[in-house]
Amino acid sequence: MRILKYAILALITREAMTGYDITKEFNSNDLSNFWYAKHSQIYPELRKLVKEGLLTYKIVIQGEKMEKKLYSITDKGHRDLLEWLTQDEPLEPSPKDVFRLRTYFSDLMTPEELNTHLISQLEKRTVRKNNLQYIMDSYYESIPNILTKEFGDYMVLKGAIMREDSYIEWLNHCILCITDK
Amino acid sequence: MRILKYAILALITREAMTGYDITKEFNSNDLSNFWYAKHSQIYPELRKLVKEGLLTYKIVIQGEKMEKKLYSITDKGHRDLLEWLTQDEPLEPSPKDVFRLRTYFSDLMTPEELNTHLISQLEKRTVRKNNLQYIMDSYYESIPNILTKEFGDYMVLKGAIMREDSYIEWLNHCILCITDK
DNA sequence: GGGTACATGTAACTCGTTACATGATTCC
DNA sequence: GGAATCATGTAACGAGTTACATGTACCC
Repeated sequence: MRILKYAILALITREAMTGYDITKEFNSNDLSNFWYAKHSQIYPELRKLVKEGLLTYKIVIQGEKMEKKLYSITDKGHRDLLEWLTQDEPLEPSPKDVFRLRTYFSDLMTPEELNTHLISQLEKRTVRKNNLQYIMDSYYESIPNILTKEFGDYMVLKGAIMREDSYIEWLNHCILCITDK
Repeated sequence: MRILKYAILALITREAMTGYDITKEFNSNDLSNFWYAKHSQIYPELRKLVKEGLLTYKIVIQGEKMEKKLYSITDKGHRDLLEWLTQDEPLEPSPKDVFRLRTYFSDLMTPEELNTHLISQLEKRTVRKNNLQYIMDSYYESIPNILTKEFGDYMVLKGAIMREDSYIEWLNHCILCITDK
């Protein structure tokens, strides 16, 4: 399906970037909520995209002599990206989730172990949610205008917060179930 | 991390199973909400687990002469599983989500395309949610007792419904944002 | 001079999917 | 007899991680 390909093409559409810049984007607070890749995956993909005629690059000298490759998208790359972006695909399978897998097999735990398991996850999810909420509060005083980059940023951040909220709500429900009995 | 290994060990702990049975479990309505694997991944893993001494199997004849391998867990396998189950691991990275990725780059779409994109996803998510809710309503009149297999089933089903609910709520929020402007 | 960030790559490996391949059983 | 399901496997490939490997630039 080559998702990484399209993630890279879309990032480079916004502005010319190096492989290093793309790697940083994948570790940023918005993108990492739904996609990421290591540099060891990105560099080979960039090479492949150039070979396929979807990207070009020029060498830029940083400082004295350090070479970096600044990638830009080609017309062909842009067309390919737009086609992919507006495709209507079937629903993805539900995401894998190790925590839910452990929870599913909770009949193999003691009640104390199950409780600890749920409480520990609740704490971690709360920290993650608070971090996301902090970003939301600092960057967005109101909802950005549609069709701006910021509106996309806003939507996925909002989605990430709601996802964590729902996870926390679920954990609380489970904890309540086991303490009520 | 060998998650598949532990998923298989846990399933076989409940009762002796063939590779075919395990494959069916991974396509069932509860397990597939957070883990799954194809038979082409399961059979080699079973062979590996026998080699590692965590599983054993006996050949059972079905009908006239068809051989099937019925796997059971060993003591070593059981110990290994229990240790893994109660481990407290750091939070997993947020799951990858192609729909969110497309949404993030919505500034490259027209407003109509973005709207279609959101509405289409909303419809699909609603169908999925209704299916899950139907299962919930048919199987669980009340919350099962803790430490039963059914309680694990209930918790993850409840979690899956809440996850879809939250996704739907997010989509509605986004749709509202773009129609208000 | 030293530490951190910038910058780019490769190799080995694990995980997961798609496709190929085969045969028995059960039910109509 | 035919179709759906039961049952088990392998091969090739693609996706992703960890570790190895190297060198520059910038700031203190």
